[in-house]
Amino acid sequence: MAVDPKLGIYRPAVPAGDLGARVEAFSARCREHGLSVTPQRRAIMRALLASEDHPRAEDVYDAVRAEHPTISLATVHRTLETLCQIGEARKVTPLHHSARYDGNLSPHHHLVCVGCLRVLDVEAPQFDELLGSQKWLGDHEVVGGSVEIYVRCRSCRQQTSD
Amino acid sequence: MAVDPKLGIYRPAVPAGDLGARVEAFSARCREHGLSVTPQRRAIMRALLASEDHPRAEDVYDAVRAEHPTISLATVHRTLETLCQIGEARKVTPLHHSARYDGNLSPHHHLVCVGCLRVLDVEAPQFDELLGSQKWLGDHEVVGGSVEIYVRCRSCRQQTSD
DNA sequence: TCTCAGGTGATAATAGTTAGCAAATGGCAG
DNA sequence: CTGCCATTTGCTAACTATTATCACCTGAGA
Ligand SMILES: [Mn+2]
Ligand SMILES: [Mn+2]
Ligand SMILES: [Zn+2]
Ligand SMILES: [Zn+2]
Repeated sequence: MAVDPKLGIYRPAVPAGDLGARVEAFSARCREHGLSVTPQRRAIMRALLASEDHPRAEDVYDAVRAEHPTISLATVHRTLETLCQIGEARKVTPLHHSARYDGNLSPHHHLVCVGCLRVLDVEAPQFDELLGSQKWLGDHEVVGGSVEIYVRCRSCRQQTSD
Repeated sequence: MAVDPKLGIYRPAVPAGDLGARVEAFSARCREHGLSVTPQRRAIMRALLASEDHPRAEDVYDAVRAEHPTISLATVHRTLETLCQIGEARKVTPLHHSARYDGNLSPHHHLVCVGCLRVLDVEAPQFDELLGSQKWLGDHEVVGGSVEIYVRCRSCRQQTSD
């Protein structure tokens, strides 16, 4: 999406389709997990899915307040954590700052601009192959992995003398 | 070190040698960067190099206080950030918590236990090859990358029913 | 030895997140 | 359709990690 085509071994990670349907499917999975489907949860999930941008809790809060002016930031934090617990979102925290949340559950990795800390999705099948090629490392059970590629985006390159 | 031998495509990342000499070399590089060599900086660098454990600022603080009882936590934070700026340390922040610092500058990656959040070094030359194989991704200039492999360590596996 | 830019300790301020709790409500038994 | 109650929410205070401020101190060069 925001990434150019000539990526060599990498390729942009494309987010999935219809938003309304995705929120609906989410609601169903909430019930499967024994969680109530509340307007707040729908709204937060919708905002997360709609975002291209790995938003922080506060970003989601701002987005959701348009429709739910009385929602609290604490609820957003709580809900995002809940989403991660039930596998509806993942937490990404590049280079240490506030947590970023990702509604894109397709297997993918991230480009992180070391200047502006923007996070972009990227697929890298060769990495996935390596990551998935071993279920154990000594007595450590492998449960996942992620690759962060640090980059300087065009606009950040222009600002620094270097 | 803390990792078993049968790692397949991975191998443990071994930290370097003599501590006193490393602190001495560090002092020299401080001067090259125009930084004063203070007892606090030496002590913090020594503590970081001595640690096998990707310590938090507070951990370094605790270690250093043995010799420098009056050092302040703020100085430790400041100094660790300075070390990162001049390339004497790197900051690692897996799964979002407080920042972890790493005195091991050899190229390596990390195993992160999703249970206890312990961080272990690991080398993965095949990843490095992939990471290094492209200097540009579209109009993003690649400046680095890192792989985090999420694992469950033996002790964390025992504690959860699953 | 003198000087002072840069470094430090103490402390306050800030940002992000989590905890505690009373009020509200989703989902279900009747 | 109720009415119930375990969950969830909003509000708020607390907490943790980090950064800013500032007066004092000190490493390092003159
Ligand atoms: Mn993503
Ligand atoms: Mn390391
Ligand atoms: Zn940028
Ligand atoms: Zn563990």
